[in-house]
Amino acid sequence: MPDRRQPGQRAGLSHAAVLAAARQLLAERGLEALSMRALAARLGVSPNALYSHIESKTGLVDDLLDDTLAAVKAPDPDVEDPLEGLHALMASTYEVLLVHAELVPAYLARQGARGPNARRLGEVMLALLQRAGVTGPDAREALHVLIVHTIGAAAFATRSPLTPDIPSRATEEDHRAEFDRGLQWLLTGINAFARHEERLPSR
Amino acid sequence: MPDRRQPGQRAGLSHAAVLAAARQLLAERGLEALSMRALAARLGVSPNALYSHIESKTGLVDDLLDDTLAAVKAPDPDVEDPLEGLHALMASTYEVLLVHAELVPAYLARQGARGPNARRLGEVMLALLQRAGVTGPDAREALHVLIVHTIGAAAFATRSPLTPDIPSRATEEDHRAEFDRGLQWLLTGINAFARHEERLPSR
DNA sequence: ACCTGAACACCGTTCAAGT
DNA sequence: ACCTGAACACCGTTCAAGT
Repeated sequence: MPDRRQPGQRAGLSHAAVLAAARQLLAERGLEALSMRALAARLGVSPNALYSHIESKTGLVDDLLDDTLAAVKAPDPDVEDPLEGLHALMASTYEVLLVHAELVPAYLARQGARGPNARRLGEVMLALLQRAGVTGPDAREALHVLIVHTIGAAAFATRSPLTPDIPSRATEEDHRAEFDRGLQWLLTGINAFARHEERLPSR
Repeated sequence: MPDRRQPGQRAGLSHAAVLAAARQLLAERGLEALSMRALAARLGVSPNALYSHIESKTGLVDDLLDDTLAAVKAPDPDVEDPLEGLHALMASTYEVLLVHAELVPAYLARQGARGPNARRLGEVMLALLQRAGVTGPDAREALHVLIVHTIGAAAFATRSPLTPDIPSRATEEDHRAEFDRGLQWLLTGINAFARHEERLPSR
């Protein structure tokens, strides 16, 4: 996408245009290659021009992170078995993270996304946990633990450019099985404790 | 520690001296401040002099990472209840990570340490898992899931310099409780599945 | 409001040369 | 073997100025 403007003509950037170009650059050359200067070059502007549309590089990455979560399929909190719903939600998150594997190191560094999409998924998770008998402080704990497991498993499954030297014979299926297994362990444990507390309501 | 050499005199660096200075810099000013140039300045040498003693910055951080794990208290694999032993080992790892909180982002980026200390802890974990009835591929899965949970929980508990803008009312005790709870959930789930498979040996 | 040129204050790493 | 000077090829961000 070369720059076809005459000298002096406006570039006509926008927040959305910068984000789209960043995603393209990310997909083609990875997180390492996503620099303000490379992004500006791709858009045909000088590096500092980007600061008319984004606050900082960190802000840009945060927006990219939350945007990615828009693709996660959240189950209807009402109709399904809540534990199966949780499994499906986390599995969809895991899959979306793997599709955008170049972003996983950024998720780690930022400890997850924190935009509107992340908030929406968090609310669905809390609703499902409540229906599974996990309430109060336990729910927040379970939420965090499930998120940590999902992002962590995605990071393990990702040959990140930060760690090109780690040998591994594991296939994508192995990693997926490992993620599912861990998720099952967690949900089993969460459920066992929730049912135990039902019998001891005053404790 | 100012540099007290006459011009032309050798600096007398070593791998160990570079590592020690790096740890000091890290403790005083955090991971962001750990640059080759700042490290060289502290040691009174030019930046490129460091490359006579370390392979790269990544290698230096890896050595730092594994060194830190030397402080983890591994239980004797034979004497204890294996599930309690696993809990104790992961808890000790969590505590050591929090003491060196500046390193946690590096653990995330490198997906854990991979030196001799990490290997030693991994072997103890596998032995304990085996005694808890988790063997074969399940054991590797459980190992990874437990490590992901521990490093992830430590990252959540760490106000990293990478994410200074995230507000949180949670105290250190809250995070510790969350880590312990998640660990209990995991071990409960792992144990439940292991006992289930005992009854179905051919499946 | 949007963009440029120039600069500030940095990075990790390599290479030829000196002792 | 160990270290220096100089350089290469980069970073994110700010500031004054132009349209």
